[in-house]
Amino acid sequence: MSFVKGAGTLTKLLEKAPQRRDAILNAALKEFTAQGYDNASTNVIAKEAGLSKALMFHYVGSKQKLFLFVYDYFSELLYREYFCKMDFSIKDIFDRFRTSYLLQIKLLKQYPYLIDFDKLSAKTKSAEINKAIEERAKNKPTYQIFDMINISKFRSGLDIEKCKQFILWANIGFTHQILEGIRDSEMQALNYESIITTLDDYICELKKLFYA
Amino acid sequence: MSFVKGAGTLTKLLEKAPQRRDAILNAALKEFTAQGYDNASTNVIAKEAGLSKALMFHYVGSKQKLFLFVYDYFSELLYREYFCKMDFSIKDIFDRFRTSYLLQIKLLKQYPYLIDFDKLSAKTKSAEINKAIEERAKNKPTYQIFDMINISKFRSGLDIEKCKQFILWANIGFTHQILEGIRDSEMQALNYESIITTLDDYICELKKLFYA
Amino acid sequence: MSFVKGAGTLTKLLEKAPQRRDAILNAALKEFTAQGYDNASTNVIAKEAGLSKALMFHYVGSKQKLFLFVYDYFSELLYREYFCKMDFSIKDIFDRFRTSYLLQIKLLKQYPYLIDFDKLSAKTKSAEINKAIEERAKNKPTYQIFDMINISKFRSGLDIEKCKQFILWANIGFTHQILEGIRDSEMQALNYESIITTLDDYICELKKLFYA
Amino acid sequence: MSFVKGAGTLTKLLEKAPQRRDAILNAALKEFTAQGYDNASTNVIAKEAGLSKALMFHYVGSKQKLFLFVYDYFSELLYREYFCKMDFSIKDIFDRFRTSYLLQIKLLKQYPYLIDFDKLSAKTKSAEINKAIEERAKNKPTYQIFDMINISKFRSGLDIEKCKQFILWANIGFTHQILEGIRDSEMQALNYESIITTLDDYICELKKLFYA
DNA sequence: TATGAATGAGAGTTCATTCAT
DNA sequence: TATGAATGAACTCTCATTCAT
Repeated sequence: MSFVKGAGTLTKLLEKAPQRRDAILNAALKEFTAQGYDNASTNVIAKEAGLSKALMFHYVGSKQKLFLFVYDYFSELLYREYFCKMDFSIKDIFDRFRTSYLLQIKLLKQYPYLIDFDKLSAKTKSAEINKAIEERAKNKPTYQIFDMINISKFRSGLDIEKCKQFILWANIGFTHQILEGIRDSEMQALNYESIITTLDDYICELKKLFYA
Repeated sequence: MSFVKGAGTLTKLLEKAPQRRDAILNAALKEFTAQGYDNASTNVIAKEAGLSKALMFHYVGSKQKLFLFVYDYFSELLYREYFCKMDFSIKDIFDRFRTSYLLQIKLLKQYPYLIDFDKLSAKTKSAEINKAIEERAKNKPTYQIFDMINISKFRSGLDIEKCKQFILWANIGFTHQILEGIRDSEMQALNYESIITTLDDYICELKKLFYA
Repeated sequence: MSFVKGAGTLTKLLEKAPQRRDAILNAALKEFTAQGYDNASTNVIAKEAGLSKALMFHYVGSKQKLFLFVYDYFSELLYREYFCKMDFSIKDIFDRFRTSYLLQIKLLKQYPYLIDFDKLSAKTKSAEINKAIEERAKNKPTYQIFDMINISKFRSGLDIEKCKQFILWANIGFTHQILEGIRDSEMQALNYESIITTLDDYICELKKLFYA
Repeated sequence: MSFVKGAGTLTKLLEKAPQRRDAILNAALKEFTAQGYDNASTNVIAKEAGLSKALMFHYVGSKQKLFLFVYDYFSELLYREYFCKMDFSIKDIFDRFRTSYLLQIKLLKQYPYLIDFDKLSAKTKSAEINKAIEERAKNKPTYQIFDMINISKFRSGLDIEKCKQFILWANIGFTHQILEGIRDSEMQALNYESIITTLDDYICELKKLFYA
């Protein structure tokens, strides 16, 4: 039972041509995240995916359906490959974040534009899209990265909730720092080892800050 | 001597009608931040500013020039009203951030859409715009918020540079939290006092974290 | 010897699958009468007929050929089942019209969309279609409903030719009145008996008008 | 107080260029009556009217608005120039029909495609158009051609209501006969006098039929 | 026989921009 | 200064039709 609804209808058309499906999905994800729904060009997507505009419309029906298809497909992918694979038996919040990063980096190797998945949720000019995205947002599983963590390690006197905020913000900041590095190297061979080394340095420092 | 270049040519046309200039600037800032350069409609801007499209083009020359004009105008405004007014005699980093927030909030009262100024730096379909924005980014004064701060208050054993990162990321996170609140309340009467109260709470907690 | 030309070539492909042929014919008649040639969608026809578009094109060659095929097929059907079955031994013009109506109603039970057959003759954007339809119109057998009727019953002093016109126009008017009734009841169970009753009332009145 | 609603908004845009407005109206009426709403091409209308598609859309907003504009404009014209000018002091039904014909012919000289005005009421694929047309149909004044006519002239024993039907159907038939003549002569100089002569012949015959 | 894949042309529509006044 | 008129190019999307299998 997935938390994603309605993604199945279009996949059938393409399930016998996964190569093509991936080409469309990647091209669409790239264009939609980069330009936003309104400004995204179906022309560009079709060209990048390597098929005619008409054939793409035969597959995906409409720009709107394509958008929601992309949204749902990667939403489900994130659910399967990220949310489900997270190991919540790890109770140390910083170790848990480390695991999270490893999973993310693995995904980004395959779907580089997935990094901007959340940009798909930006408001658009289409009321229907906005409504559909809002609907999906309701049914999304809440991000449980802080669930059941071991807070006994934290220094006494700290406001745990605010600490969680700071840790989350540090996490977001670090992610963006990585992305900048990726963009500077223009998607060329990412040095994953160096990223992990830097990550571990940051984690070490965070532990000094928050733990007794 | 301004760090902003090329903003002067268009202003001449409009310097005798500051009211109209502001109408155009505000309308353009609103549209450009909301829709992005590519998707922004000059029709909408002209209508919102209350003049004919043709006259607007007479003033601003082209969509591209208007965009860069808007970018430069508010860039300079931020320089004058924010960067220049920062009090760097305050050596406590958290107090300095507090001052920064107060200045920002004051600006947002007058130019609500200024809140999204950084969205003007998003990549566009126009290579020229992208290049011009990159150019300006190079010449921007570096954010000196950490210059000459008093690090003696920090707990011993901490890596100061990493701490600065964490503090900056917390700052960014807090800003985004404010913006979300603003968007939820749909620009209705912002409760500045409650924002400042929350800010002070966060600052208090940060001091506990970083200071001895 | 049929008065219909060119209908034979396509039938060969389909004569071994009359079921499928009828499905195509009915679907096409429905779509062409409802939407007109230009606006009719081969997609819709193929879907309604239950075969793939490509296979339908294999059978019918082109939209144009399909249209003329449909036109000729039902033209011939009308010839066989209507024109040929008219009883011209009936010399009373009004009784003859009555017979005509009974035949028509019988046909409409089987081919409901045949009611709009004449809509196929509407001008289209295709010059070729227009020409072909005009050609067929020329070769159509003239409507002999007035041939050899008994005019001795008519009141003296009447211009018989003009009377024929009036009777024909009344006939046409009555037909349209029936069709409106059909459309209002949305093709639901037609009350044929009440139609015939009304018809007989009109015929009675017409006899009073024209006969001595 | 007109029975036509909402026709005023677009006229304002064009009231200072009546020549152009008429060009658009005539081109649109021609295309819409000839091809129907769905199949009508805005390209063709703009070309026929002698302006660019973009400018036409600037004027008329959308195909839908243009259609309803055309509908309302000519609906009102018919009201003003036909319904209002009918002389209902004429109590003889056939003389009244004669007057009706004279008015119609006068209109057709100026707006030749007005002859097919009722084709605008045909069902379209657009639910909105269908609804709008139905709405307008409700508010249309009923055709009062039989109101207060002198029935004392009719032969005794006739069913007056059925007679009215026959007279109306004869009228409709005669109109279509005229139209066929017009189409055969391809809009070239219509011989109005001969039409009126024929009309008078028919009227004379009808009087013989219905009157004592 | 049967079909999904594939496409160029054209649909309605909006765009930034220029011109005449 | 100020504007309505005007347009070509681009947009999303549908169409009838062909091709490979």
